[in-house]
Amino acid sequence: MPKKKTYHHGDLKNALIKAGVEILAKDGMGGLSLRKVASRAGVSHAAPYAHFADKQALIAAISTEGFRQLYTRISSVAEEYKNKPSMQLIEVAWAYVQFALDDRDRFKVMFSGVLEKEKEYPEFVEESQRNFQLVKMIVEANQASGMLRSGPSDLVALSAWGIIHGFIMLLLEGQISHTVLERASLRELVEFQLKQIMIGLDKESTN
Amino acid sequence: MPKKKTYHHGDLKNALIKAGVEILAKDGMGGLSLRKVASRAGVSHAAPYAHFADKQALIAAISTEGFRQLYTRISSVAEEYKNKPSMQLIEVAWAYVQFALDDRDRFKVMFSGVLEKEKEYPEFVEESQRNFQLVKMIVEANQASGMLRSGPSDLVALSAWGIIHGFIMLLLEGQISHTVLERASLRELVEFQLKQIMIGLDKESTN
DNA sequence: TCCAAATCTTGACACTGTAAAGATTATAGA
DNA sequence: TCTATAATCTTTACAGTGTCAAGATTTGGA
Repeated sequence: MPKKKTYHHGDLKNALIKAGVEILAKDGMGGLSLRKVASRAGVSHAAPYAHFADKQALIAAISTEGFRQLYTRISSVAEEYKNKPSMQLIEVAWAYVQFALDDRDRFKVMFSGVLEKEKEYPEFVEESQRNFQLVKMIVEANQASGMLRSGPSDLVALSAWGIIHGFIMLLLEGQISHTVLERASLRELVEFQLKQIMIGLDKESTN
Repeated sequence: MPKKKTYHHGDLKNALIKAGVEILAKDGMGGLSLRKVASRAGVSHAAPYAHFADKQALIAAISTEGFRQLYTRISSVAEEYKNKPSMQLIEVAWAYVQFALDDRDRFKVMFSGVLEKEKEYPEFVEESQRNFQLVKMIVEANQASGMLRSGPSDLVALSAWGIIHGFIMLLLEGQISHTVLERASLRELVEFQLKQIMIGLDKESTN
């Protein structure tokens, strides 16, 4: 159904978020301007102010939307491997890495502090905490199945998330040298990272 | 010696970098404009173009300078604890965390991809790789002293750096919940993270 | 000494975020 | 159903931004 060209857009708020995500994917953070977003949504340059207080608010909405999608992907993978404890953590981590690679710039926006005063956006806070709760639950499941050491699950969740998140950040910023990347596939690198904190590391090799 | 007010500044390039760092610390990335930097350095708004091709080039210089300082701090701490293998890794990590906390916004600029085409700035590339080489050497020393598992030192270095870097990122973005932060000090959290990948983890507690 | 290169200033331009005022449409209450 | 009020969108305006070009000033080497 082709959209009718009415004065009122109908769902401008979501259209703006969508346009923002698209511009982010094409031109990166430097190319994201409110005016371009408005224009891409087929609306005048000041129209966004009916839905977002300022540019930061749009960015907050884009991030929040990203966290929702991340939650969906992670939780579905976790569910899929619920009965295969030896694979669950790695598959979840792999999904996380792929989410970052699929849409690098949005991932950066979500985690790299482009959003200055995140506490002012309750939906953002709620959605990102929901993700951490999910990680915590997955960690507890893996502790129960003996894949992860015992210990306060929120702290261990920090380790698991942190080790993968740090890896992604270094990867996205090109801080991982080519000599490393040429020797092992991304998937292998992710597995290597995770196995560092998992129980039963049997792999031994020389440096 | 108070600066003379000559037509030629004398050391404008470094003055601009310094001004940039200061503005970053005070107003964050959103407040960093070339014109403000120029003005703070006491020079007209287009003067920076005699030393930097564009804004990105200034940001690259600020980042590069940051990496130099990071190298200085990390290497001196590593040297200091050279003969105390059980503490070296933790102290180095702690220095890294403090470097990030001392100047959050510059740290973000260094690692959060504000710099779009980093490969175009060879000094930046060189300086950041020099840091990774340092981490790699520290990891090798710790493997030799039995604090870290054996394995390809660059991959283990990735783990060590990644787990701390990820932790810092989550911390800087407020993604670490208050319940976690209230229960343990930052230093304890850093130690907990590192001990996850160190040999001889004896700590066991309930979740 | 003198000229070319380096450095800095001035002026200009297109683009940005954002505010204010007005136009258009939706909606709730009579 | 009619209408007033709110929601939505456009137009206009302004200060701040990055960047370029032309000109002024200074430096250093031939």
